[in-house]
Amino acid sequence: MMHDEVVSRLRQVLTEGEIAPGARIPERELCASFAISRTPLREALKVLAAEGLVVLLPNRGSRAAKLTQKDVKELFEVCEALEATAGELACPRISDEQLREIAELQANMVEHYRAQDLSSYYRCNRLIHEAIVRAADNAVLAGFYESIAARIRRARFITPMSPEHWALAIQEHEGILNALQRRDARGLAHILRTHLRRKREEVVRAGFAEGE
Amino acid sequence: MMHDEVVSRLRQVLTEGEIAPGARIPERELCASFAISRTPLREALKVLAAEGLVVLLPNRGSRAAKLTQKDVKELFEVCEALEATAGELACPRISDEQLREIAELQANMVEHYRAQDLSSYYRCNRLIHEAIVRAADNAVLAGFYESIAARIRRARFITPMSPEHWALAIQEHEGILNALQRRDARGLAHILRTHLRRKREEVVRAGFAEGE
DNA sequence: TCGAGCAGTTTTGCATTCAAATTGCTTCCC
DNA sequence: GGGAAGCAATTTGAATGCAAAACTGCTCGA
Repeated sequence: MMHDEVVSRLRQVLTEGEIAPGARIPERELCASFAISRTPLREALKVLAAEGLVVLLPNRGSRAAKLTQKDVKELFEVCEALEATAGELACPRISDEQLREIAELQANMVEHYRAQDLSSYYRCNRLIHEAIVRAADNAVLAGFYESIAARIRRARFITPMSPEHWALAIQEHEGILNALQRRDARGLAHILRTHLRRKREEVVRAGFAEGE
Repeated sequence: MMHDEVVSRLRQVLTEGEIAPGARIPERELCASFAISRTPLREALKVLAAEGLVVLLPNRGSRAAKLTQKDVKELFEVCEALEATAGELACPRISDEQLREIAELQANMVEHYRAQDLSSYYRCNRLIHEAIVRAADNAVLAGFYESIAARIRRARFITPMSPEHWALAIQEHEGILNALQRRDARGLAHILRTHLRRKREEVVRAGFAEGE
């Protein structure tokens, strides 16, 4: 298995998998499950520690990072800036093909909303935001976005969504698609900021901070 | 030597030291010079590869990353967004002490400008920008900024500066300090963007892209 | 009964080792 | 003489080994 593959599998385990924030990361088990030795696993742990997903306690192993309230605030602040920038850059750069793809995702997402299928809704939502970032055609931006998104994913997707907020989010997403289609960079940036700020308030209000 | 220390020493070697972009990274030598074995060095290399400072060629070792024109463009785009955000966040958060510190750095910088001491000027310049980012009091933002700054440092500081540009930069810096003192978030963000965009144009015009 | 102290075990971090891949040199053939 | 083939030496990537630190569970004393 290649180095990058270890990193992304480990990232997946941490963000979507079984290891809860704050929990000890079982080196030996993961080595067995990935069928690698400790050396490459530990290399991946250092990379994810630099990303903020893992905390390394000297001589006491590594743990899945917990988000404090301050972390949530900081991550959302930066995420807001990155998404707004992505939107601004995407407007002049997005291809018709990419626009169509997003429109389709949007339609699917609305379907899932109608069916009240939260997890499919979230999947579409995530794909739309990622597609916008991809349309910005900036690898550095995309890398930072991915790193931030990985860290807030749990908070973002575990926070329960009120019916009102959900309806509003759908509405905002229509605005997002609309602005993209009109290539209205400023408008899009503004909606994306609002959209994310609302989500952030919801997450903060839910008191979602895993500790410390 | 601690893990983080290895990473930062290696980063320093790559950004300020002797290893030129595109050059092979001499694992053995660095091990000797840091007095560590290959394992911790390689861990640091993976971390810096994730940051973009190092490229890993499978089975063919690692090299100091070269900046392409596209890299420069992407890095400046994101840096602009981050600095503008830092400025906006710093305005309501900056302490009088921090303001005083920046004002002093600014005065020093002007001195160095008068003396046409480029390297001291650059040092002050860097410290001012770092101080603004610090005043934003956002560790995630600061981390990203550091990572980007490390990658463009060479391009930024090697590009020759015309007298006109230098004078303009000084002027802009006065605007920056002024906006900070007036806590004018929007104004500061705007100046920072302009300031950076000008620098970017200079760097791009100088054709500074190291290859590929 | 509870806590301090200690021995055994586990875990961590790093050095070393080992196999596979790459590089460069030599040789051989045309 | 030029170029390809083959072999040795180096380098890489990962597994293993080892010393030091931390944890566990036990004993002993109050």
